[in-house]
Amino acid sequence: MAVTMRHVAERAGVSVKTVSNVVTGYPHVRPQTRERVERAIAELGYQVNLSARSLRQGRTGIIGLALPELSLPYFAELADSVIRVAEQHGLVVLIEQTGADRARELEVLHSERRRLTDGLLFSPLALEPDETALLEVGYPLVLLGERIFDGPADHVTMANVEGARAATTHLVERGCRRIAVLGAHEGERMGSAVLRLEGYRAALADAGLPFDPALVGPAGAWHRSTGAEAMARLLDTGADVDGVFAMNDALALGALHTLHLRRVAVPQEIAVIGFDDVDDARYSQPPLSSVSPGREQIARTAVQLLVERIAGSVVAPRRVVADFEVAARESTAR
Amino acid sequence: MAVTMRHVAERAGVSVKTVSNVVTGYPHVRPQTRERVERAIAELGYQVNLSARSLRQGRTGIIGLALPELSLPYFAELADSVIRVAEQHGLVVLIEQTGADRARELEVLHSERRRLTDGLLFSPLALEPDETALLEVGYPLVLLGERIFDGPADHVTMANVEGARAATTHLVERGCRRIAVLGAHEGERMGSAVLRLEGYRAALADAGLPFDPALVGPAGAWHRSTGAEAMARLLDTGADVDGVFAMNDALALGALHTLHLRRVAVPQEIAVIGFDDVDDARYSQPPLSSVSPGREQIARTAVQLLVERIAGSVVAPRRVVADFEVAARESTAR
DNA sequence: AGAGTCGATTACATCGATGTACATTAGCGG
DNA sequence: CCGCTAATGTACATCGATGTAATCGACTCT
Repeated sequence: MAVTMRHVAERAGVSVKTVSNVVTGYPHVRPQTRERVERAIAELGYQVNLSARSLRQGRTGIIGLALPELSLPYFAELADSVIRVAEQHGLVVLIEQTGADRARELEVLHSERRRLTDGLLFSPLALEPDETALLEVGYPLVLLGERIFDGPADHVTMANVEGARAATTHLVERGCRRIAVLGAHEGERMGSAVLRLEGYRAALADAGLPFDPALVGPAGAWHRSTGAEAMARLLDTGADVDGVFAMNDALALGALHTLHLRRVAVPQEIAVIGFDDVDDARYSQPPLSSVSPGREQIARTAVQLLVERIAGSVVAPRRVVADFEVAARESTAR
Repeated sequence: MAVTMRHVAERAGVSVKTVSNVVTGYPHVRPQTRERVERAIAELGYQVNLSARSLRQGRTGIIGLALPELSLPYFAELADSVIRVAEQHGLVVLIEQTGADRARELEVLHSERRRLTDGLLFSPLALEPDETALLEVGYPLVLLGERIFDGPADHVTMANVEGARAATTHLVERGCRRIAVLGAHEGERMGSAVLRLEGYRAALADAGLPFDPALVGPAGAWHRSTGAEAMARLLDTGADVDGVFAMNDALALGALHTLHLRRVAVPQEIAVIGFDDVDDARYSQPPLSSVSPGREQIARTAVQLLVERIAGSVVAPRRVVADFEVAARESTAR
């Protein structure tokens, strides 16, 4: 059925190895031999069998990307970027969804499928920072998104604390004094929620504003619906609020939704800023201010680190924090 | 470095083949032998080398999913569904982005990477329907999304014409008489744009309403920004409009954006309905009515068809049209 | 002209798992 | 107890490409 190197070799009247040499670009092949082989390849429509090559070389050219859910815009956009960057390195991307579930995250880390990928980009949500031992895997691993201290793996993270601080300060600068925060995770000790809360508190401190627990709106999943609900709960408590920092854009967009329903003017009565700067933020009503965490840069860096790990050229774990900026739009224009 | 079957075999005191038999679940293995092997596997942390297995069996357990762009919510959600369904079949998914570019679409169809996947789910945007010859590929292929007549491949499509017709009728039923359509592709002969326009015209005809070319808003890419622009252009022409059928939700959300800016009341002055029923539609302001094309069903069916093709159990190309329904929300409530 | 080089090519082993063919043992009816 | 089938396991070839070592010329150098 399939055309193999042997067929090409016979057709071109050379050995199989010579065909291999031509295919892989080995320099010492006489031009006329090379041409003969190339003609045979074209005529037969030969393509290398990547399984065989993988077996022989111990590499597959595939990297894994494990993330919570593709239907979350931030991760979809991240995946988009990762795929593009990987392609520039001649790699393809196999995506696995963990649903932010601890068991699935562990499964992904140790699955048989890891034997199929040269390395893994992993965006953990459920694993706790003191579980770094679980990250002692026997293959190239680069973590995305959170800050995990002293782990054995490379790590590319967005500036969670600083970004949140900048977002909150942005609200302060626009005159907000009673700033709520949406998306807190109560029991957690690490992860974006904790870090962004930390940044929020730091900004309040910078401005000499008190931290008021009544202004903290918890939300387990960071979806629009939970953002809408958290905002509603907050308004229902009668809390006096003039600014909202939502820990991601989905939450912020959900909050905008609630504010719209309740006829609260944004940004006049309450200013809103999000985090992630997903494409949608630009098109909400009003357009949403947000912290742009450098998604492209994260993807580029992460793939780069992984490629270096795969090549085996590094030993010590590395941390990279991507640059961020505050994208100011109408939702905080006052 | 890596543990192979030989190591396991030595440890368990059996032949390599027996280990293989245990691993693959061959029934005629004495329980005590099986147990010995399993213990050895556990102790050594053995995992099969999938490259070797692929080489031997001619299957990789990977399917490809080629789509325009992951950052478009519809495709992100589709990919999400496909990955989930594929997992139930023991398959993993390799995603490739074509950017709706003709050259890239061809590249994806004939790339070397196809030797790495057992089959391909392909959502073409740029290929024209008379190019079905290009789909004569030597591997299992299932097309998603559009209607291509007489192609040699299986095909799962949403009810473009009927869905668009139902959406437009939905507007008519709510009293709209001057219904604009957004997202037309002028030169095209096939593809969603043409089909949805066809459905739109059919609904007008059903209602005895005239078709007015002035109410057709072209938009190349189906993004929020183009939707916003198309809506703005339409309003600028001074066209008298009381309803908008947008060919997808992104366009519709963009249109809502423009209408909001222009202080046009939705749905009172202009009712708006979209297509795709992405998650966001539920959370826009006002919540967007949309045609829900049965994404889950499409993913499920497509993977099912592909699996059957891979098994080689079918010959004739099959067409499946997924069920749809109109999700009525505030943007058309009047 | 003979030794020594370098370039081009080949034969062969190998990566790790699995299908095939066969050997051995066990179980069972007669 | 013999003979036969079924269960259990083994040896070996094989999937397709590539690394290694060896071969064969042609060419340079002295």
